[in-house]
Amino acid sequence: MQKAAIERNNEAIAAQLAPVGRETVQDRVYSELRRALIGGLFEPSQVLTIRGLADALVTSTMPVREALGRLITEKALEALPNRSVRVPPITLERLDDLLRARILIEGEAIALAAARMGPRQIATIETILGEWDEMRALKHKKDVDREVTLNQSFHFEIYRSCGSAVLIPMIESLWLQSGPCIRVAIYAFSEAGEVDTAQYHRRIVTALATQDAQAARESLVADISRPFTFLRSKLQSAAAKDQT
Amino acid sequence: MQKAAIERNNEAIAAQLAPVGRETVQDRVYSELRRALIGGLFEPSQVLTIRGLADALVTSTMPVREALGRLITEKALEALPNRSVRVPPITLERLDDLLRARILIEGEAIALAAARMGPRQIATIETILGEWDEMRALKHKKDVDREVTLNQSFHFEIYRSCGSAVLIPMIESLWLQSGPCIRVAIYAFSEAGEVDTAQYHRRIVTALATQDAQAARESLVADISRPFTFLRSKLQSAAAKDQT
DNA sequence: TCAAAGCAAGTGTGATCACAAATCAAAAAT
DNA sequence: ATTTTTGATTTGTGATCACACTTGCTTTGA
Repeated sequence: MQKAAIERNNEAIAAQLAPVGRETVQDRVYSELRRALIGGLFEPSQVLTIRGLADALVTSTMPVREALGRLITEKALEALPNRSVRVPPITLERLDDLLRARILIEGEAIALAAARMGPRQIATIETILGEWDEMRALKHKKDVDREVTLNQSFHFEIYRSCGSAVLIPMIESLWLQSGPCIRVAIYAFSEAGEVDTAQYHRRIVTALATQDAQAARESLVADISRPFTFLRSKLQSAAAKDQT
Repeated sequence: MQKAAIERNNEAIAAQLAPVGRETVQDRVYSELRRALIGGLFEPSQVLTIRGLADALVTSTMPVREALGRLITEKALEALPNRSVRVPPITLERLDDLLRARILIEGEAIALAAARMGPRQIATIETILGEWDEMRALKHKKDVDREVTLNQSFHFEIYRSCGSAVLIPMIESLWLQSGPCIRVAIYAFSEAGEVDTAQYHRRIVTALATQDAQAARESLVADISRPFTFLRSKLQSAAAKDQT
């Protein structure tokens, strides 16, 4: 009976080969649109057409329409009565609504994470912080795309540690919804050269390193509130100017 | 120039006619599946096939597959690596995870609602409570479907008053996820004839009527925790029995 | 007798087509 | 000149088909 030998051989093969994993076209379209949304590549109120996106992504309409449908159910996009779909416009109420939800849920997530993050995870987010500093050092090129990516990595590395399979998708949905909004805020920050975000992140890291859930929550709230309050005042002044 | 006259006529017509609203087949399929999920018509771990559902709903596969995709993104269904889709199985961790998220978010929603519900809204939920009592009175037929529906109406009438367009879809997603779980709990409650749910709901109503946000939140937590703790103990005893 | 190979039915995915509704621009009427 | 109408183009929706993968059963071989 060679069964054991064959089994050993198979195991040896399995140890070398990584599972290839079939990713459907729809999944790629979905990820791509997510990335674009969170990164703020689409602007608020912009309408998207199925055929247009299909052409841009070089596929047929089928994967695109299903990806759009999924994004609509997570409120990342909006279905108009005309059956056309657009990225939701910014309003003052929506801004406040989003911020409140993010404080509630991301605050809870980081409080949970504070008790569960080991030295391993702390090291990871410190690495991300290091990359941030590096980027700031050679600031000749204000790479806002990279800034957005690093910010996202930093936060989600923390949230992943909260151990909740329910909260994380909700946070992703919230980021998807606030992505188009905060892009303009980050851009403005980067231009104005204001107090850098890294400082806020550092406070979060020290709180997490000392397992201080309360401090972590407060630091996080301060961090995510900034772009919202900035945008809020900007919107208000714009509204005031409109009225004149 | 008859422009004004025509305009007036159109307005008169518009006042009488209700907008008909075009509902797509996909929307109907989606709503139907949602209803089934929240109502617990599907049991955990059950696999669903596109063609099977299309036959059952008497449509083609197209609307079904898009509705399934949407439900998967809200975690109401689960995509297996085999590309087949099933309703998520119940585990202890998932139960705790869901309850924690529901306490967090629905608790916040009801606290917000407490400050915003007027006599009009209070009257509405009291009406629902009345229907509940009515149903309890002639209890010869334990209509668990109606019980589920009334429970849903009661809660969402409150949540709708919280004024957050962001929180409500999240709560819907949470109900979608816990629907298949709590069905078995409600069924067991209804059979055991335990302390009725209406009593918990009454406490919520009095708290809301007096605008006591804290009491409302606590009553709500007590209400939604019950089926979860019940299921939890049931699962644990089942696991203990398995081990013997 | 039992495990492995082979075959057949079933299933998800993507492409294409037909159709209805919406949008936009040019032409006609007031 | 302004408004209305008309027609062409665009767009979303649903149906159908082709293909690839999975699954379960039968058959074959040891």
